[in-house]
Amino acid sequence: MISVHLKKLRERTEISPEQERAIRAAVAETRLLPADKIVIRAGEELNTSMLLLEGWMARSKDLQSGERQVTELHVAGDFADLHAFTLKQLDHDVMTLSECTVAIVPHDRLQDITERYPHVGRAYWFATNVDAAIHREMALSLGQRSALSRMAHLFCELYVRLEVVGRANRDGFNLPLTQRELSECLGLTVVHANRTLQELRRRKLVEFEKGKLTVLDRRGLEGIADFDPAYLYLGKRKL
Amino acid sequence: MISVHLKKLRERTEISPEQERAIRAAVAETRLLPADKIVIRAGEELNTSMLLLEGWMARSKDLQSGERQVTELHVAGDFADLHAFTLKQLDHDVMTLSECTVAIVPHDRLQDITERYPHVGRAYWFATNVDAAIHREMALSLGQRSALSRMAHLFCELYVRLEVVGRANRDGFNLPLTQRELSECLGLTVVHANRTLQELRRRKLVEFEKGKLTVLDRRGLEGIADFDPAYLYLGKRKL
DNA sequence: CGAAGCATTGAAGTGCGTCAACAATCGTGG
DNA sequence: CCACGATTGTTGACGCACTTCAATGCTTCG
Repeated sequence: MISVHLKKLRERTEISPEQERAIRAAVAETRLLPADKIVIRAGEELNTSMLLLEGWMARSKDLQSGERQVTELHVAGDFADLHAFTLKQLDHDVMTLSECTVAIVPHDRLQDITERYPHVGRAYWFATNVDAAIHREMALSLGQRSALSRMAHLFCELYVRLEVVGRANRDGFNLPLTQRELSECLGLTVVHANRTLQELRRRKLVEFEKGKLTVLDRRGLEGIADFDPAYLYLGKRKL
Repeated sequence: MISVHLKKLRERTEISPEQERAIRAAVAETRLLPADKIVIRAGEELNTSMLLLEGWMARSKDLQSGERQVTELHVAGDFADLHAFTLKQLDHDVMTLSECTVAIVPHDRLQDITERYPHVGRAYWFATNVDAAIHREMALSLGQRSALSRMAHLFCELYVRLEVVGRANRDGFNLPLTQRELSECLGLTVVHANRTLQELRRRKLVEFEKGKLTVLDRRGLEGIADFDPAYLYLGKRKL
């Protein structure tokens, strides 16, 4: 199961068999989490991180008044809270959106690995930096793109990220989000997210029902989104 | 001059004299950059990073249509593009907003330091993770806060970050931005940024002229902003 | 001194939010 | 297996925060 994580790592850099063994050995335990639970609350002290092996998770921040912003979605292969390795507590909640399988990785083992294999340390540092790049693209979306373009952009991003870990089909991918959750990712109200979705449907770009997103016209979607996957830093590199 | 950077590091963790020497020795050269220049373009190959010693810089992303979003402002003591150490090219531009003094740090020296002093490596990893936390707070602002609250929040954040490096006064701080640049940070048009600024003035919360921001009522500003500095991860910690 | 950038203002338009209602679906217990 | 309440999706009417366009004076600086 952890191979999905190695697949994601190896999309970006070489991981030797020895390093792979070390990474596999870092997992203390595998856990099944129910859907729709907050698994980490902002401010909690942490000494482990969670590797998402199956399912969907989200990071979110709330205003005092209750408005919620999802700052990142996580798919199989992602470390959901690798940044907790250095931060030790988070500035946001982490929640499950579906039932999830996660591997628990204690920080002392991560420290071991990163000191014994600096290359792996840089690969993980790199991974948190890609998260930051995803945040920046999101700031561009929230600040400058229209609701339609923003939603199209999110779909394009998820499509690519899922392809990397072999979780997308030729015609789309599973996306087990409610429209409320979708709206919280996009900084929209549910009502407007619904209307935006309808407009994407009307333009024959996507279908979305029962937790499945069907992409009817990927180029068209990417056009509306002004999508350029460069910020995802795909492809092999020296680290 | 590089002491401002050490001051920022030491706000969060211990740095030994030996580590300090290594960090100082990592600087290959110090450079003076003119104001309002793009110094790094998205996609450029990089093998050095820039430590900002004096002045203001910004990271920004543009849509094809020309709309610009500033994703982060940098002040003295910040590594403006430390993430380039692992990413090797950026997904955004980096520009000067004022005349800037920067120290150039080659990546091979950074690699040396991080391998010889894993603690310093984690401190720098931590620093890029705080950048990501700032991005997340910005996503919350752009997605959920009103223009007024968003502007107030930016001012609160900068106030705290400048205090850490001793660049703020009791009554405010220097902020050499035009209203256009300010609007690009906030995802607003110049016109509306201007009106929002006037509203903050009208409410006797801030003054802003000639590149100086005077904070008249800090608590009031923080209230409007729903500001909680936890996401800046201030205070000493083990790394 | 002129040109260019910057701050400001007014008037008018619109994308998205708010409120409210209802339909469809789902999960759960009886 | 059905009944039921709760959640989710959808629609309409209306309002408002922010945008757009356009004009004007103010700085700044070569």
